[in-house]
Amino acid sequence: MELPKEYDYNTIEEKWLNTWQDSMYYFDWDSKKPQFIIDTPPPYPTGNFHIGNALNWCYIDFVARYKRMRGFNVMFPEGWDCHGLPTEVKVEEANGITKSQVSREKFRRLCVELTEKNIGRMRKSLRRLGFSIDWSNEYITMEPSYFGKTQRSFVQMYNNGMIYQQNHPVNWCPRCETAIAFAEVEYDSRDTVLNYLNFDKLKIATTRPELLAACVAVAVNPDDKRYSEYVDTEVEVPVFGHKVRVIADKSVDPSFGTGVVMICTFGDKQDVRWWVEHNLPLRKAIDKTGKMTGLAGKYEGMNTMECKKAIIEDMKKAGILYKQEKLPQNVGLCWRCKTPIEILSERQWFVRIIQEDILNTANQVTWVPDYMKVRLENWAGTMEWDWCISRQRIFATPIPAWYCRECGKTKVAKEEWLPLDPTQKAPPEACECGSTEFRGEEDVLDTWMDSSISALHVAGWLSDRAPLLPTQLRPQGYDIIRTWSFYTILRSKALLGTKPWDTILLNGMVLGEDGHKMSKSRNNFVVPEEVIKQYGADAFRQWAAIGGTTGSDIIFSWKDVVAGSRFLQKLWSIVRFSLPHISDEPAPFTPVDLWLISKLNRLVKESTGKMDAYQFDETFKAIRGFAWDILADNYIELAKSRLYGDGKGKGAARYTLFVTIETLSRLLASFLPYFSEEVYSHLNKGSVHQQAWPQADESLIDENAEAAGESIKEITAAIRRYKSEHGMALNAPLGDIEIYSTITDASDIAGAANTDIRLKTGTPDFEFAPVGIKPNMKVLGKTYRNKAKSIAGALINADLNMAVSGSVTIHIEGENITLDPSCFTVEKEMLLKGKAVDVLEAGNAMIVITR
RNA sequence: GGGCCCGUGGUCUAGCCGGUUAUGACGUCGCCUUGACAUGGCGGAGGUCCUGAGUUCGAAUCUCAGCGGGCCCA
Repeated sequence: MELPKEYDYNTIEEKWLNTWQDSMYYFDWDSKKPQFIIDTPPPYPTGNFHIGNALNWCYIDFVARYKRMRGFNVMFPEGWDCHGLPTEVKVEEANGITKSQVSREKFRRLCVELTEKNIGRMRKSLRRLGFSIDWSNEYITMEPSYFGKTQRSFVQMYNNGMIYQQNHPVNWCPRCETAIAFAEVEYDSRDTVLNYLNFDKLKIATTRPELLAACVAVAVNPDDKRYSEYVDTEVEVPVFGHKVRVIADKSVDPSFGTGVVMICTFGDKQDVRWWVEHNLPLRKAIDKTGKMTGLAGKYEGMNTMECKKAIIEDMKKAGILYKQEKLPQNVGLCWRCKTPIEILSERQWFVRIIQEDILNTANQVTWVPDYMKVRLENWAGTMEWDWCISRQRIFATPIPAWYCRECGKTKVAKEEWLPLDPTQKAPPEACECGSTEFRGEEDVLDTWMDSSISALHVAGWLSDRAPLLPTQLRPQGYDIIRTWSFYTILRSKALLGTKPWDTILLNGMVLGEDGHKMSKSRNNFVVPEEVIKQYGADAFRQWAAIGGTTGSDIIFSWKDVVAGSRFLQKLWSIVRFSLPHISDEPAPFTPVDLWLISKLNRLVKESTGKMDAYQFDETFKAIRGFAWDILADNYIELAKSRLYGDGKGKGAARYTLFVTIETLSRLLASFLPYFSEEVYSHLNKGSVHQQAWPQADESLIDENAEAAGESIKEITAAIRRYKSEHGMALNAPLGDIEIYSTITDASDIAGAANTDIRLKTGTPDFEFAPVGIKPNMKVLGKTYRNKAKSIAGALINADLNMAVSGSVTIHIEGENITLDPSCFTVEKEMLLKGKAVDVLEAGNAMIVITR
């Protein structure tokens, strides 16, 4: 049966997609094999699997398939991180409602329905990209089977003191009307105005005059002589008239503004530090919706921008504001909606952050690349407040707690009551005070509380089995080190006292073809589906493999995808040529076969090491180089005459081709699941994805065999080049070829050259004239150190005849130094003595051609 | 302001625990339809390895400074 000339990726990829069974990739909970559990990132179900996800999943799939072939019991689960604001916003848009216009239950149901629809679409993309996902270990965080675990983790951490409730300043998004964590705050530099105010007997400068009503103190530097007399006195706040203390604090910068700073509750993080340190009172001037409170007097009800404008006008008129200047400033924004955040003090739930525990645990994990660990260390080292985990939203895991309507005491659920929604269900036991009247907690949990137990969940925590922790691998982007990595390490340590994974593998960000971050506005946006439609999944996966080093950013490039599709066509041509000739029956190898087999085993050995080190680009480049240069351009050209003929060595060539192509199909299986399967199906029964990774046979890696084969390859290449340069067809016969070399079998060369070969030893009947001496600096430098340079100089000018005889003696600094032949090379030129032949050099071989 | 990564032919990139002629891809130029492949083969041109200083017999590689780009954070 002859294969079609062109590789039709579309037909073949679809064929295998419809043939493969999910059960091929199921994790076996009772297996005796070593486990390899991958804690995969649960994507947010937006409905679109973007190219950054796809890169990440390619890496995961390369590892999963490789480890499976290496005999591991691999789990490649697929999770969905469902909860959160984006879906709430989408539901509001799609239904033309706001979340408060329908019941919590109804709103939640709408969110669940949208999420289910989106997950369905994304599952299709995942399958089409050829990922070997274990669908028996899929998890969906919005389902009770998962969020019940989130709730139980909450209860466990509450009971061991890791979670507590407190009134504390938190980052607050007035648009989303919820608290957010530091990890969710973005910064942007903007221009603002610094306003200089007459402040009783002082002058102060502030960027936030609208917070005047929340002013609780005024601070100066203790070393600032200008103001020492005012320290510990009281001043009256303009416009509002309340009295505040003047305090001294080293962190006030005397050179900024007037050197006097107003402390409000709260303008920024520094205000919080001062507020705690100096035990200042709390004045709330802004409410949860970003509106001014009653404390702001006539400005009540305005939002902060309106208030700012109004109060500046009023103070200008009253002569309080006497100067304004522009100031560049970094503003904290909500990462979702980019609204400037406020700092409000509210009763919230917090997770205790024990930096030492996190850093120690992070140190037990292998980081690939290792320098990425610094990002976690820097982040952990700068955390000032605990992790605020309560959110004032709806579509999220409910906090399983109630408040007693009689005594106000908080009641946290028992694990066996879970999962539940406290706004729907009362606790099954009375409060300590005897009351059975409760108000369910309406706050919900930060989505990271769901996803930061993914490692524990996939390992079987809180199931009938003992958890298989730590898992082996966490693959993720470096952009979420401060969130997902950080929180997962924290939670694993807090809940089970262990590291969550042995290794964390970081991937870079995918950039558009112009080198910038992909964005719709830049018009450099590419979706995986588009690439697959044009070139297929295997070509796309090659881009992911070779686009860049693991951990570095990688530019999406169509030409890499095209190059990938060309490689598939090249491989296809190799297979198409080979199949009619191939045989799995061993026969005695010729030198050229042994050369290829040695190179093949070397490739297997190298690939194994590089895959173990997660160097996908290098592995793939090595395999591609072997297939294209060594196998196609050289071996096949050399073996052709044996394969087409009927002489000695035909069987060996047939068998060598079989072994090589069969091995290649297995080496390529991780990268090109569809193509490899197609090739393997022509060679053997069963799926290539259930075969073992090839084992390098060290005894077949043979320097001598490689040198002999290399020599034959170089001679043949020289003859082909000769023909090409003389405008001859490559199969055109030559008159006569003599080869002076150490090789013993020239049959393949004769076949490739289509000319009889006479093998000779020794050197041809020509004269060689030495023309120069080239110093070997590697030897000279090591031996003679600082004299090496002058020795090299003398060597170049030394007597040529002496060099030809073997050793050279030179005079340096009154000293005679004798150099052996390892210190230099004699460069020779050949004299033809007027013969009508052409002479080629190929390595150590001389080729004499009579046309 | 702090931290991290990077700077190699026109473009992207390998090498970077020091030692022949600096790797490969894309592009470009020339030649070639040979019984797997023109989505191919053979060959060529194209490089101050960001700059400067230092260490060394020897630096793309190590050290320092500077310039430039990117990312993360304050």
